[in-house]
Amino acid sequence: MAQEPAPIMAPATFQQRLLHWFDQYGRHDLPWQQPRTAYRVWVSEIMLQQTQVATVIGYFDHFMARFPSLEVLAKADQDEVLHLWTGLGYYARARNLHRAARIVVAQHDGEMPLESVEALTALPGIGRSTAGAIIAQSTGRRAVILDGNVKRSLSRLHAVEGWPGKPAVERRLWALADHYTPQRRVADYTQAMMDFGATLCRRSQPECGRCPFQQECLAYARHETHRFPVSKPKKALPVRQTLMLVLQDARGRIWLEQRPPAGLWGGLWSLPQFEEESQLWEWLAQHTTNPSLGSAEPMFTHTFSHFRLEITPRPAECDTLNEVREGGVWYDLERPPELGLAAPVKALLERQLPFSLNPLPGHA
DNA sequence: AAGACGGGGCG
DNA sequence: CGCCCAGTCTT
Repeated sequence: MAQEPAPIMAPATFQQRLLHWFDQYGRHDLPWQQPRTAYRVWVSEIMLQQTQVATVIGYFDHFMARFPSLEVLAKADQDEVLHLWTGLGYYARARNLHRAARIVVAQHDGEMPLESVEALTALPGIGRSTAGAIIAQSTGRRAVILDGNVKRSLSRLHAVEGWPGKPAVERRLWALADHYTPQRRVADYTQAMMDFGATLCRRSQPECGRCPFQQECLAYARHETHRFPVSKPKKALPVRQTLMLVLQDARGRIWLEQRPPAGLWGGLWSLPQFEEESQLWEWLAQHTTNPSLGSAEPMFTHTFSHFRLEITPRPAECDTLNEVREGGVWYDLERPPELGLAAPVKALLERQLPFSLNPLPGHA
């Protein structure tokens, strides 16, 4: 953990090789590179924050056609700004951009405050890396960036241990980024680092065979390019438990109920669920005729993005329901209706169902 | 189906 | 410092 990877080469060597690579393989005709004004670079950097170049280009062109200058943007309605952002995601970026444009007009006489990283980061939506990119790209003054591409490249070259989201790791990466940043050709260097990470030292299947730093790269030497940057520790997912009633009628059909329209499995069809054994019993007693309950089947899990669901199937039988119930259906496995099923329910019905085709104990 | 991505905000 | 959030795209 407490590891301080020293730079693997002198800045001049790194810059020379990177810029040589950039001259041949870099991207030199991106829309925001011509003309390369602070406003255009700013808008492009905000759009690029969570979005790839290929996606951004179309949005950038439309945005510039409608809001060709900072003043026009500042005067626009937020609704219109958001409209042109539709599909890009992370709409707070658009709101911040719009708000910042108004601040620049009101407080900086309509000129982007390019004098320092601090002045830029004071604007909403502009962090340290974005500020560095704007200054380097639009003024050519030396400024350091550390976006995802740079983090990935530097993590690999130096085999930096620890997830870059950790402040200590991020500090180390900033130090490395600063170490390699040149005094001259900074705009090209900045673009080169982003292009290098995006096209050669990419997340999966990096092209190490064509890398100008293959000789020095510590991750490559260890055959561990896949391990860097170290990925975010996945938090232990909260666990919830549920009982799923697999109720068959006299004809062997399964009772399904439709979930509420919004939320988890919204609108899908699922088995009746219960937290407690007693609730399941109560449901059977209240709604079914001549019920009998089988023993619990082995629990299995279904993992969502934000929690893990432990499902215990409870097979049961009944003659019929003792009332007509809205939002439910007897599901005939022989001729399955075309319903949207929750994934684990589908798995249960397809794979695990044979268990409950056996006669249940206690039911003649 | 899961992970990546930059910045902001909170305790 | 640690943690959460927001949307789309990629793998």
